[in-house]
Amino acid sequence: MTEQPRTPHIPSKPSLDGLEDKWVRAWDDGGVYRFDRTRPRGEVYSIDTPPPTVSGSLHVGHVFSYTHTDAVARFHRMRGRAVFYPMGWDDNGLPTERRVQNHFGVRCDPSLPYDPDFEPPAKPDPKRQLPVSRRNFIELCERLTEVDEKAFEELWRRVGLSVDWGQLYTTIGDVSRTASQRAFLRNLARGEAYVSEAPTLWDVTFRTAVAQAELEDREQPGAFYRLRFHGDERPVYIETTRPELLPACVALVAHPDDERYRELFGTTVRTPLFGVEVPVVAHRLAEPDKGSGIAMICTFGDVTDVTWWRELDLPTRAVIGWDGRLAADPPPGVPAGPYAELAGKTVFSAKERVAELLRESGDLDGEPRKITRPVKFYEKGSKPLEIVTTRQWYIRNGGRDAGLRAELLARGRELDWHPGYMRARYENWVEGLNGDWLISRQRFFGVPIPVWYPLDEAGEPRYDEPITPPESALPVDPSSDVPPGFTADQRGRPGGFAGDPDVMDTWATSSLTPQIAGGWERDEDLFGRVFPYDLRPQAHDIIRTWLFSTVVRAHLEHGTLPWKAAALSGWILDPDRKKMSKSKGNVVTPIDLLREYGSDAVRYWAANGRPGTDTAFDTGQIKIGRRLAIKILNASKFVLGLGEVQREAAVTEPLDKAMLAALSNVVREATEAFEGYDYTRALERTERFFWEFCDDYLELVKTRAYGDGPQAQSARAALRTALSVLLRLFAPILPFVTEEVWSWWRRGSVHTAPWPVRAELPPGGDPAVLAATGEALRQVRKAKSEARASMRADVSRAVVRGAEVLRISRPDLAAAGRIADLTLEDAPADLTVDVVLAP
RNA sequence: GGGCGCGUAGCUCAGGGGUAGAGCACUCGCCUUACAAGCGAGUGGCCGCAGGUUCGAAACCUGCCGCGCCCACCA
Repeated sequence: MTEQPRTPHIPSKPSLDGLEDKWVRAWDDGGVYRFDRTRPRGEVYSIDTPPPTVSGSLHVGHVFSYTHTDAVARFHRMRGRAVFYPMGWDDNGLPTERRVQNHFGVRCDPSLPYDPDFEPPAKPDPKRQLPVSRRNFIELCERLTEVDEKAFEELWRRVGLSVDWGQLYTTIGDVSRTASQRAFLRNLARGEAYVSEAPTLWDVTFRTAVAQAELEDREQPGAFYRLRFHGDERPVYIETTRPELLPACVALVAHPDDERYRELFGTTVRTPLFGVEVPVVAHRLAEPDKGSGIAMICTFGDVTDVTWWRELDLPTRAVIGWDGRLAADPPPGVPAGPYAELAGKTVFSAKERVAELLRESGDLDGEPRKITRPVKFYEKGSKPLEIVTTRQWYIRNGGRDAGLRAELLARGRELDWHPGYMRARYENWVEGLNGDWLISRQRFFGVPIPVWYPLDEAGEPRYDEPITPPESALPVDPSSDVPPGFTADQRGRPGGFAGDPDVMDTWATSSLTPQIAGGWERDEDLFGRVFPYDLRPQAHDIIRTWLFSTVVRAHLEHGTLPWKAAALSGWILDPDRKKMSKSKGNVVTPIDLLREYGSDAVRYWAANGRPGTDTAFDTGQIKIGRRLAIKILNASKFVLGLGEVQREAAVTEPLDKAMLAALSNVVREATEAFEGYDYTRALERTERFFWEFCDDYLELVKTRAYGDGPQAQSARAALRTALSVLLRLFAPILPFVTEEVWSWWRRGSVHTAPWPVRAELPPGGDPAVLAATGEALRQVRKAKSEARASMRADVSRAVVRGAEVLRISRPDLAAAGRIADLTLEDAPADLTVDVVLAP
């Protein structure tokens, strides 16, 4: 039995101050949130917690969504489940890479050997970054993020997250690198991972390929240039926003049904400036009402170009290189003379120069027409993406395979979404995939692709015969480790080997958080108890990345969903309803809020954000939460200060039974709400009852409860029962104040006490008794208020009429209203009260 | 262009075929032995617009308007 009574110790002046420090320490010392790994899977509730990025600071948006998860975790813990609630720190990826570079003045150079004695420069020179090996870089990352992670952990503890800190992981640590590489090697062995040389979306600043999931559109100013191509019969005019790609033009394309161009299909025209012959072709994707209805196909201006190029089997004339500049030499078949003007120029200046040249040659028809249009960017990038042909690793995700796509859509339907409509976003995304998942990145910091390539006699890598390490050797770094069967001095030599230089996309690691945290292939006993998880909580904007990629990995590796349910939280918006984010500079620092209002108050505000719904930041709600927490302290002090309840005390009075019956309904509603992840509704129902409990019931029974005898005992017993239930109903949202009050009169933690059930409450109460008596009291108060009298004013006579009056608890109403002569008259009408105040 | 969500009091939002709700704000009262960081009472609404279903619609259906988000092959 968890709920053991003890002699109450009630502070004379209860306060919220200091509760966080006190209980954070007590919970830690008592291991209240420690996962019990002896419990079988059916008794476990496992949560695949999002690992926050540690390259910055947490803001109120984090507190918001993590509080939601914590409330759910606490509910299930009280329901008797062993809650597996780990925390991870995401220290893998570009944000950390940049921070380590700037902080230590180093850069990652995977070709360098590991230096175990390396110490970063005391005074980093930002202009001359010191090259270090990947392993050294990772060690520096771990050193730098350690400070942040301490701060994060402290904040999370203060927020009251019931995380088991013994289950901590990081996304660049050994465990994560091993899991990422192991999963990749298995994908490779099953043919789900493959290498391919193909046109790829490319960020010229970071000089890496990026995946479809990392794109975003941004409105950019541009201009339509109307260009004249030269035909045998007549000129052909096309409109383009990218005249600098003229040397990359391989064809013109129009819709097959377009009368204006039908006669040109199968003929050729010559490009302006360069005079290159290009065919005029037909394709259904050409849109007659765009521009002049005929477009130039370049290799490559956008993804439609790639489609046309592939489906129409056109030649390749690539001009843009990895650095975003036009190549030094013209593509095959393009005369060097005119091209020399453009070689080495950036896209921007090449555009200017081509426009000038076209103007001079008379092939620019009219002046460029300014427009704005959406352009694809890497979400972390600052320049538009280009399309560059490169060799990359892919994992199949249904983007090129209808069968796999159908399986993944079925997984989406199998998943229990909260709120349900979020599934549409998943389906939207899966149905819109236009290629497999590109996982290789041409960066230096991250989890290395764990393969080597044999070099032929000419020293060229044989990409189709990758050498893989045994799983027992993981994690490996192919840039410093030597593949099986080779020696270190064969690196880079003909007949030797070369390590794959790339690292994996950060999502290739994050998509394995269930496996990483759960001990996959590392602690199979643990994994069997937590996987598949019960819950993935996350924000709705990363359904296409984190959620989807995690589903893909689990489907491929385990043939199952990674979790039963996904709970999507909304964003925090600033008061102007803009998304709150660091880059917008509108971030509110959570630690100040927690200090000023207390953690429970901030959690209360967070819990008022419904699942999936964006919520404006509002200190008003926080203040209400603080008021609620203080009210809980005071009401509890009153209830527990009323004196002893005899062991055999029974709840006998109809008003007391009515209150408990109403509470019983609240227990049902709150429980059902929490089962559906609707912590907001659970809180709202509990809170509404609690205020009525304070305002009406407490006032009505106060006088009786102060007295002696069975009626007083009934009131005290009912009050204590209600308090016990209410504290437990509030505990998931307000863990500090509920634990404080619980400690006044109970042993153990409220957070491991059993969630209230209706069977605890006596049957047979009629909630209408409380409703009618409360309504009558309100009307008495109204009369006093209108008379501008004190609530203590004596009433010499009151007559209550109405349909429900016989349910009214007469002595309680008389005492609470200070009514000397109270008459109840049954009448078929709404309840009214005539009040005569004493002179 | 496709999809999803949202339009209810000044603000933030609940409700979801049967009398229009809460908190905040505002107004007026009250030192009341749990709480003045409190308590009591009150003012305030074409429930986005237009049709339809129904005895009855804020709710259900259709269309439209507005806002937000997600997605899209945006020359």
